[in-house]
Amino acid sequence: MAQKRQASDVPVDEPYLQIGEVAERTGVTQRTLRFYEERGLLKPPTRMEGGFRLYSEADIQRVERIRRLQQLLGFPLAEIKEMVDAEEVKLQLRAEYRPEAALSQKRTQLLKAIEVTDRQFALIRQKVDALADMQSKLEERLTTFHGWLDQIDEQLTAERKPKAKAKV
Amino acid sequence: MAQKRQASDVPVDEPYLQIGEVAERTGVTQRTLRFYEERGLLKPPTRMEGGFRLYSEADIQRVERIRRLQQLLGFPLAEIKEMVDAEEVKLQLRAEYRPEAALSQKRTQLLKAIEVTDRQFALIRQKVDALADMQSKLEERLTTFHGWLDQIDEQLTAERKPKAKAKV
DNA sequence: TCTAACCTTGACGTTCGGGTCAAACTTCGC
DNA sequence: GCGAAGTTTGACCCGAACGTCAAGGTTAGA
Repeated sequence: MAQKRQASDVPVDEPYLQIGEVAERTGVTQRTLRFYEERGLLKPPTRMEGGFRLYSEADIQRVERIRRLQQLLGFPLAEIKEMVDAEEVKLQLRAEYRPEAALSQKRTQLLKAIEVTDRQFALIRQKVDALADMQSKLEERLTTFHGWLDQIDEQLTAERKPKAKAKV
Repeated sequence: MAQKRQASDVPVDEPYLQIGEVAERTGVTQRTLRFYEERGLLKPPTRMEGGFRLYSEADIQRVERIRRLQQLLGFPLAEIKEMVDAEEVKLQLRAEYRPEAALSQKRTQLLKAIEVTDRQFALIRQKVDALADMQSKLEERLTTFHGWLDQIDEQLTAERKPKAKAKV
């Protein structure tokens, strides 16, 4: 049976989205998309004959990853780029996983991917730890505050109706 | 007995540090310290007769808080300012806690501090959650990778000594 | 009292992460 | 094959968060 392409058969990265669409769906501006391309965060997309950029769903996902990393980590784009590139290495590896090529070479690549991921992981764990620390401190503070509040409220009600013991 | 000031008696905020010292100890530049002052993140410090800025240990701590928030949250300085100011409200409240002033006024202040802290808390929790999510995903990926690695290693050793069963 | 080390303000420069035109070109629907 | 809507590149602009002189004033120690 010949190749009869179905919707579910279309590879995720079949490009068909124009830049406006992508901008709308990802919530970033067209300028930002071109800017990311300029900075190497997005690879140059395929083009129509006229030069219009054509993006794929994979590109959309990439943009979303970039934004999340940006917001969560607050790192400069250069570092974000490294991180997303590292992810790409994974996908790349996964894609090349089947073809019967040099095993030891794959091993090397895999090791590299692991190393990179390890670093990312450590980095994020650091942040999580530090943030969790702040969080617990804030929590503590909040309970303190509520304690004070209760205290004040007690005094206030006591002030309002001083029929019983005047002084505590 | 008259006030006989001892080292441990010196309030933490007795100013005696020049800007260079502070810069060195906090790891930020003098420019940055002046900049923070300009932006209201640091209150104008006391000065020597000649005009030299004199900082206190409390100021150093404040700078450190600012930097931590900056690195952890990646927010603009304006927001960081709000957050540190909110903390200051707490200290302020704590300081004014004893004098017998209008209780209901204190209550109001306290409520505000609680509100602010609540917002901070929610914000940080969001971040922690999102980051924890990323973290677990990365962890997952790592185990996958290690699985693949094992697989490859198996195949490699099998390749190296094909005396037993050639095909699995 | 002199000088090296330190500090002051002011002003201009820089990098990052885009925003905002402008002028020309493409695509698509009718 | 025309016009509206979408896209292209290029260029300039912007706020944030500082860096980097420059020209002078201050302090402390010998």
